[in-house]
Amino acid sequence: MLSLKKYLTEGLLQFTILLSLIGVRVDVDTYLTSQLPPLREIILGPSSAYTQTQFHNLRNTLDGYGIHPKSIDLDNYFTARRLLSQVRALDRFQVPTTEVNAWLVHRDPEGSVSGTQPSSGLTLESSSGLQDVTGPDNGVRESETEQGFSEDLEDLGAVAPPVSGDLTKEDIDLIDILWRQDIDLGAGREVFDYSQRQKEQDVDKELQDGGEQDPWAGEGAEALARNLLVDGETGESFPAQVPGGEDQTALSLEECLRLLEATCPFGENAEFPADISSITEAVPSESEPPVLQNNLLSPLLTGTESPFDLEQQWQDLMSIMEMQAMEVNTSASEILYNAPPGDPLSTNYSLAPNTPINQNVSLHQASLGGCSQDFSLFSPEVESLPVAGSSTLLPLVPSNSTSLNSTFGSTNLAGFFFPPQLNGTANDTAGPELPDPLGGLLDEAMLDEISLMDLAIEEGFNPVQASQLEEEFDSDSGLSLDSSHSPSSLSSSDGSSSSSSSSSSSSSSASSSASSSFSEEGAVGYSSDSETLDLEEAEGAVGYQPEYSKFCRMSYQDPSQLSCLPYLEHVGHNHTYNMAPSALDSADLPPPSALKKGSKEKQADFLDKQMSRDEHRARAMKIPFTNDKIINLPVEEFNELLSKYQLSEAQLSLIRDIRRRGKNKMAAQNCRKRKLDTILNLERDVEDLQRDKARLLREKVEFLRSLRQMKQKVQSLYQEVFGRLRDENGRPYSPSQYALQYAGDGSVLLIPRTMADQQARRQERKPKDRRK
DNA sequence: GAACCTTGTCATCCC
DNA sequence: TGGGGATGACAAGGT
Repeated sequence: MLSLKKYLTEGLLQFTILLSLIGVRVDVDTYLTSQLPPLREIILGPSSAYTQTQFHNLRNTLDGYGIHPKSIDLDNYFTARRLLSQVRALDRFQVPTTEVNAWLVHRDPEGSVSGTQPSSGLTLESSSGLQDVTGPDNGVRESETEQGFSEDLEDLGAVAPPVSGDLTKEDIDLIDILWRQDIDLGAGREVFDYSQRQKEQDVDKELQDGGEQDPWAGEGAEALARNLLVDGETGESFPAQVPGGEDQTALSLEECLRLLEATCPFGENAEFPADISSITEAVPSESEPPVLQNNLLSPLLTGTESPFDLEQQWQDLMSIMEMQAMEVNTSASEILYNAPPGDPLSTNYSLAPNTPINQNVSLHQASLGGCSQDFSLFSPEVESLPVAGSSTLLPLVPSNSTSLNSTFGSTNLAGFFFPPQLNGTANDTAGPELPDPLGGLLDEAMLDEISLMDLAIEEGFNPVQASQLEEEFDSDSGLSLDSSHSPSSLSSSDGSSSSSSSSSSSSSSASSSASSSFSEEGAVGYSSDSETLDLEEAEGAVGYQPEYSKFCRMSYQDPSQLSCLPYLEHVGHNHTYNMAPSALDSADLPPPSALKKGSKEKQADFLDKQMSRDEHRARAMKIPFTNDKIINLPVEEFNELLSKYQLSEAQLSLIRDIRRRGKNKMAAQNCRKRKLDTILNLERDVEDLQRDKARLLREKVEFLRSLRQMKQKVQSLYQEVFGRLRDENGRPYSPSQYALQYAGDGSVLLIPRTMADQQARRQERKPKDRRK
């Protein structure tokens, strides 16, 4: 199949060249586009990758003009749709509406980039040059452009001169052989029958005459798309497209030029004739069999470059398209964009008279939607590029462009977007690869974090858990952050709410401790509860009830409540060491529930047994007031109380010790509580921070994903645009020699790679200098 | 019986 | 200067 394809291709090409040489205008595209789609597929393969998108014609196709499903316009249609979808999908990244404008570098007749010849530099800003198809009257302008297109072509010498020559016998034989080959392949002979074609063209011309009156008539547009115009001077026919369809012609011309180029033995850097007519003259001889090369088809390749694996490229492209098709929420984007009927990707192929540029790709209004200024793509530093003074930069659409810069910087987009295998073409001496501006965002550490997060999420952890996992993994604090699950910390946490006020008012603490009575403990005071006091006084107790509170885990409430807290069961410490040894000996601790059913006497006995050492001492020293009073009375009242009684020094000393120890005890409890609260608060803060961290990580992952997707889309767009760029000879630009670069004003420049490298290096130095 | 926890106590600092 | 709060350290007792 490959050889057959090659054979047929070569035959058709030879045929085309011969016909063009003898002055018969042959539009291969006519066959390829409308009449024999299979042929095009045979030659070019069923790929839209080689379909030169009619950017300026997208308006028509996207406006809903009928497209035959088998027409290769459908291919263009899908390509255009895809491009449009890509552009629209960029709104997801909040990129403000921005235009992608392609600037062509003028290539002077010598075939070298005239970067130092301002005079030859072409700025297509002129009205006669590149049309800025931005307004709603694009259609009119395109129509006008189309009207002048054939003239422009001829001004450029792009159309083969009307050489009136007869076919030699060899040519006729060759043509006949080719016909037979095509017939064998299923192509009707009438396809190549020039007279029949003329008849068809006549019919089409009639249709076209009617259509030109109203070129935008719905049905006429489709018919017009296949119409052929007859050159007024030469009588040759060439496809007349609907408004905006001139690129079809231009591409047809390009194709012919490429074929011609392929037949000519000049290399990449060979000097090109100034115009096409001279090219045709430069063809060595009509009788010389043209040498065809196999690498005609790649839009990204020049003749001298090593051929890429086209199949691989196509698969890559398709995979990107599939991914984008999955990712782009078209409905959302349509709502967001509310796209007008005008095609945002209109391309203007209009040519300026006397302009050596014969192709002009303007991704006009290629809205990289939502490119916010803080997230715009390209650095305004590109504005410093000598656009006006340098002829190497040809603005295709310099106006009406918002900034699409900043994040990407004035970067060599070829280095940015093209994979190494694309950049590193043969004989590529362009130097080191330019840095990826997004590379810093996707550095290894970030990706590690992302992978960690992704792994954790995949493993079923939520981000908080993942963060905790990560935290615990490298935690060296030794502080268990999981203490909140322990009963002690729970109780502590409950008590922490009142801890701050506990020392100021014991009664308020007690009143607020209905649900957390346990944690109120004695830290706020020694049994200041009136009930306890009454009980003590009724029973003649001399002191406070620290042991009671201790037994109840310092609760003022009914100790039986403890039984309702199962997680406190194991905290049943019985610190009875404050009791006198005698009391301890007989101390048979009943369960807390025993207090409930116990009589008052039993309770009194029990409380007596629970007395602290100080209480026992106070009782032994016959202190006439309770320890609670000793401890909790204000200094003035305490002093009054002391003054009321005649106390010995030993008694006074004991009373002061009791007061000191009691206060210190409460202080110690409050201190410990505060410690615990501090730890709990710290733990809560850590959890909050972990939550925040997880959220930020999630957002970061999202942003990075978005960035990645955006990068891929911009890369594919770059390849699309770059692959469609042609020099004045219709040859694709070599990625190793040229690169697209976004200027500060949002336009796109095609500049030599050396210059792009220099700028990239300059760009690299800037951050380094800043760091210094 | 060791390890750990809880609580009370002391010493000290500070207000 | 004394009272008292805060806190580290220690000991005792419990688990």
